[in-house]
Amino acid sequence: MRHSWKDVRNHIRGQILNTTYRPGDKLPRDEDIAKELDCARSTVHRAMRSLAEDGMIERRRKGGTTVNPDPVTRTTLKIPITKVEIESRGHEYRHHLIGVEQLAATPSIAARFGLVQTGPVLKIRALHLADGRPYVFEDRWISLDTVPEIQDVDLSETSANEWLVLNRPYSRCDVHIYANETGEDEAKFMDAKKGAALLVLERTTWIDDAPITHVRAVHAQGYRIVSEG
Amino acid sequence: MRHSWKDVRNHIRGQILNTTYRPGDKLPRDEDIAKELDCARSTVHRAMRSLAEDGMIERRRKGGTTVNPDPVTRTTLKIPITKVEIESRGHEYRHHLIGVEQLAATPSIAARFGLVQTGPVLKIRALHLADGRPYVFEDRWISLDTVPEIQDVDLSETSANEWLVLNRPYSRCDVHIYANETGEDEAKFMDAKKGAALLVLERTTWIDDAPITHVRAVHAQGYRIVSEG
DNA sequence: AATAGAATTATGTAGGTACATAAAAATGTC
DNA sequence: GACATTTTTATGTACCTACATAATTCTATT
Repeated sequence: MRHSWKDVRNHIRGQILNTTYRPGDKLPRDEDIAKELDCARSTVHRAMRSLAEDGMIERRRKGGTTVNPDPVTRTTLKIPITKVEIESRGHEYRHHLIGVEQLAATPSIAARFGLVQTGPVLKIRALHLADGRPYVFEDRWISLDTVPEIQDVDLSETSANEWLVLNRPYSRCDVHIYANETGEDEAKFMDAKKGAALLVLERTTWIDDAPITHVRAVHAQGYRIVSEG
Repeated sequence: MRHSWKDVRNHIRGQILNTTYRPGDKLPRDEDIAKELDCARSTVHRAMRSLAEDGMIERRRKGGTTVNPDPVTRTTLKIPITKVEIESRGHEYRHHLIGVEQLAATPSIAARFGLVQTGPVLKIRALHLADGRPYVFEDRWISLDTVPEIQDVDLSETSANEWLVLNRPYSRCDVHIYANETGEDEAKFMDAKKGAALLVLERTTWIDDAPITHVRAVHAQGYRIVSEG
């Protein structure tokens, strides 16, 4: 291959990293870079788009390309199905259904779903175990308006987590991450002493504007989210 | 425009979301999709690449395109400069340098940096305040081999966080997120009672293989990472 | 000077051709 | 049948042209 867009990307990135171009600086037009590097404009464009996706540069029609003046650390979190996560770490997975009940949505759940009012929800509490030890405790609300089929699923056999991800892909997802002290419930189910610091991961998913599920997943002590990028 | 790649992407995504194609299923070849939708193969290619980047499909040369059989929640975390984060929330930013000392790298820092041995490091402790209240307490180690200029910076004026991000872009970054109970130091600087659950964000950055910095940022009680995608 | 409208221009997209590459599938050899 | 080798093929890339789009910049008008 004569000129790879990856070479072009690395060239430009190198110039940004070695401060030839600094935050806020304007880069030459694609066409001029193409001429300088003796390649097609489309090749430069491909490289630039990659850098823009990484948040390293900003592009605007007519405005040209500038090095992002306000750099952010951008990293992609990958949150797998809990079962897959546990098994990929070489542990044996088990899942324990604590309770299921159908109830009317509370205002706080409706708020999470971004709606003033929602129909009935299925509230599920479950524990995911790795080699028999508590790994994640989840409190889940599923919108029965959006996912009525969940009522026919044997949730003691298949976890709601797994069934939903495989059968109800979402189009939008919100993630909140925070630290919480162990409460009564978690202490009971998680084998953690009351007051220990636990990582909580809350996710809400929608398909278009219809809410699918909201889940509050409390992770066992010592759990870390790791992301490389 | 006759056929937008976004239309193609939405068409295919729609078919995945409405389970016309389910996890593990194989999609038609780009060329056939192009023929069916009456557009160029390059347009389908553009759409497919977007879906692949979202983790919705997997593509392999000759193997074709399949709906990701093992869906993960993919979300992009944006971690801004602390000053920018605080100001964008409408608070007044202040920064307090607690201490600076130069020392030889400990084995644990060398390990974080991915090296057997490192040269001297600058160890910095600082507090970021929002409207005068503790927001982030950071413990930072900077490799003096990689960033000798940091010694000439007045760190009581400009935070190391800000100076580094603006002057030392990185090419690789590791992020760890976990919950921790408030220790002695944090309790003192953060106005948190000992034992409270705090969110900790650890980052290590490199330029090529040379370590730049490792930082352990303890966030104030109640802090949440929020990510939409 | 302020504003509205027109010309300009850098990036974005669509279409097409040709070839590269990787991996599956087919074929040949023992 | 087992293994190495060749062929086939779906995706990936490079280059090109033409046009779309969104901003900026220029110009005319008041």
